[in-house]
Amino acid sequence: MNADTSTRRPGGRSARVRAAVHSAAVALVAERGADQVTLPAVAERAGVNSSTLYRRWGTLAALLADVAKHRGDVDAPPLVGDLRADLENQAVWTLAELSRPGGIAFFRAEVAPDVDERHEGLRECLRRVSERFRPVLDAARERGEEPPSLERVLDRIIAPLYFRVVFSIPGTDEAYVRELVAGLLPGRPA
Amino acid sequence: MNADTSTRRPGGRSARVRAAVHSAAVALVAERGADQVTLPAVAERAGVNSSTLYRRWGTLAALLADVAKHRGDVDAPPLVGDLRADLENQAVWTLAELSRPGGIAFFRAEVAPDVDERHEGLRECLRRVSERFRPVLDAARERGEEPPSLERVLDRIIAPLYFRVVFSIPGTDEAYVRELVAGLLPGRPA
DNA sequence: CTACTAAGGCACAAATCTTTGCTTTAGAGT
DNA sequence: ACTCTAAAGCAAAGATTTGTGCCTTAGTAG
Repeated sequence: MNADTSTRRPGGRSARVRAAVHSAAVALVAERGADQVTLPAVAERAGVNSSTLYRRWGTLAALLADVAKHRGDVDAPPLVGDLRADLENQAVWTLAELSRPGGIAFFRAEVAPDVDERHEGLRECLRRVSERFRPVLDAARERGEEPPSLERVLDRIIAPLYFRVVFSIPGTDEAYVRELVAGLLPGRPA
Repeated sequence: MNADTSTRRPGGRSARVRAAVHSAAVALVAERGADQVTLPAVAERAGVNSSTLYRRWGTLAALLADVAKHRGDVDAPPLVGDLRADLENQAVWTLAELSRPGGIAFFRAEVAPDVDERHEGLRECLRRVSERFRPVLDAARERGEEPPSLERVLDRIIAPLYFRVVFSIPGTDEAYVRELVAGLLPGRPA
């Protein structure tokens, strides 16, 4: 559909509107939950005419997906060259990302788009998570270590975090992330 | 809100309407995804007047929660008295349940209800999953074994299944469930 | 500075979704 | 059978959400 809503006229109004809409969307999702948010509501909060939202994004799902796509990837922790530390860092960052108000909502947003695009959204979302961990594992392999497979990282780290955040299970914090990583790298002591 | 929509007049029409609505909801969620379903749509599919749905359930979220609440718990596999086998059975059943068309949608439905009730819905949903595994672990403990904690089962079995179903990761099948269980019960060979 | 044009605002139409008062249907009790 | 009444149907009003044509604004290029 819209290839990239951010490029066309990066200079001025367009970008401002975009920013206003994005932060309005984030705010509303955070305080009401994604299910209670509508495009007109976002438009009003952003001080923008709702026809703009319909024209630029078309649907709430598309807007949320756009927000999700452009929110991550900042503040992502750098690799330090130690498998355990890198796994912990990325996992902690991921946890923080998920825990942000509306975090899971946006995580899900890319999953939600209408049936035809769904598969695409799923893949994209999973891909983005994967791409955060793949370099860690690759780097370790370069150093001659034998890191766990990406699948294993998904099962043992990401999945539990995702699950626990979705269900608001208490005690899901940085220390817990370390436990998860430790469980995955049993041999090597901290 | 509505204590139990099933009791009042279990005899006849009420129950038929209920059944028709439930199966219409299941069908629609399965074929369009929960986000594309509305109460009027369910009403039409069920051959029921939409005002009935508004009066009995009020919102789509409430309806889906009701459906979710009354769908599971049948066909649940019995305990056979072997930790590994019981874990596998329950996990396989859970996987099947999640994989059903719209399975995750209903899983999520109990999570979705409006903000105030949300915490309640979360707890309920998690509780129901937990209650399926707790007896397995308790039974094992009775026999003098030392089963993993429920938390551990959630992290190592349920979470990966949930995650993999949500993201349609291929190869998430019965054999995979066995691997997960095996990873959790390392000492004891099959 | 001026012309060009993408993008936003406005207003109105159409489609949906929600709600509500009143009527009708059909279980349940006697 | 007859009555009582919970629950369903009907219909119309209200509220929201979507979709569109036309005009205005303000980056951008020359």
